[in-house]
Amino acid sequence: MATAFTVLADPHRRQILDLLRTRERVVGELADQLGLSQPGVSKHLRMLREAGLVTVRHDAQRRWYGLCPEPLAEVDDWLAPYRAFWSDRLDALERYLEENPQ
Amino acid sequence: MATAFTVLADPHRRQILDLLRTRERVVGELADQLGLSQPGVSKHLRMLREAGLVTVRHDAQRRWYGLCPEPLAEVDDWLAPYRAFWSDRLDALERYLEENPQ
DNA sequence: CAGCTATATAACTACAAGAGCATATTAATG
DNA sequence: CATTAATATGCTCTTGTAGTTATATAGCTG
Repeated sequence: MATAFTVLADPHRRQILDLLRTRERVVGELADQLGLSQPGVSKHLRMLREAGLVTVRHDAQRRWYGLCPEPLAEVDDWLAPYRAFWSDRLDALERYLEENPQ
Repeated sequence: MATAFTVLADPHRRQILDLLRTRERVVGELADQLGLSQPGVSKHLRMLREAGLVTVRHDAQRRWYGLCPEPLAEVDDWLAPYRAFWSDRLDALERYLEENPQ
């Protein structure tokens, strides 16, 4: 099954999420933006659906895809303990720059 | 080439990073912890090396692997604009709970 | 209801991933 | 210098991924 982590591994899927961040989109529009075939996009969207990262709103033949960012929290949570590391190093850099002006 | 995103797609690699977060480890220890063959672990470590997520310290035949978390910043940065979404929804939930006590 | 539009699914291709086993490499040690 | 220890690399197998084209499905519209 697709997890948030595996979904993010593909650049096209990240791009789709980025596009949905501003507003809902129909499949054809996404295909244009990505420069991908419509079926190609539909497959990515299926994976995004299965991972719970997008929702679909039916409107005649059109399918409006919208962002559902909650599953990304899993990634954010996993990342949390690592943030301390690079902020520590940035702190160290700051201290160094303070102690060694110019 | 392996990016931080593709590295994180595999649970074993995430587990390796989690183990390295506390301290350096040699390959054999990682293999034990993951319940994976030594060559299997070495291959994951190679990918982690190529993505710049770990460093190696040679000590006779032993290789001490250490965490190098900087490339994770890319993931964190990508995630940043999404954080607003779920904190917004949490805020909405908070407001709801405040306005509807019990 | 014929034809058009929008999307999904199927079938196929090419290639990469993850795992295992066997083997090569490198360093220490008797 | 033969042996042992620790790790890396190669080969093979199976499975999954990302993309394509062709086709099916569903809903308008004249």
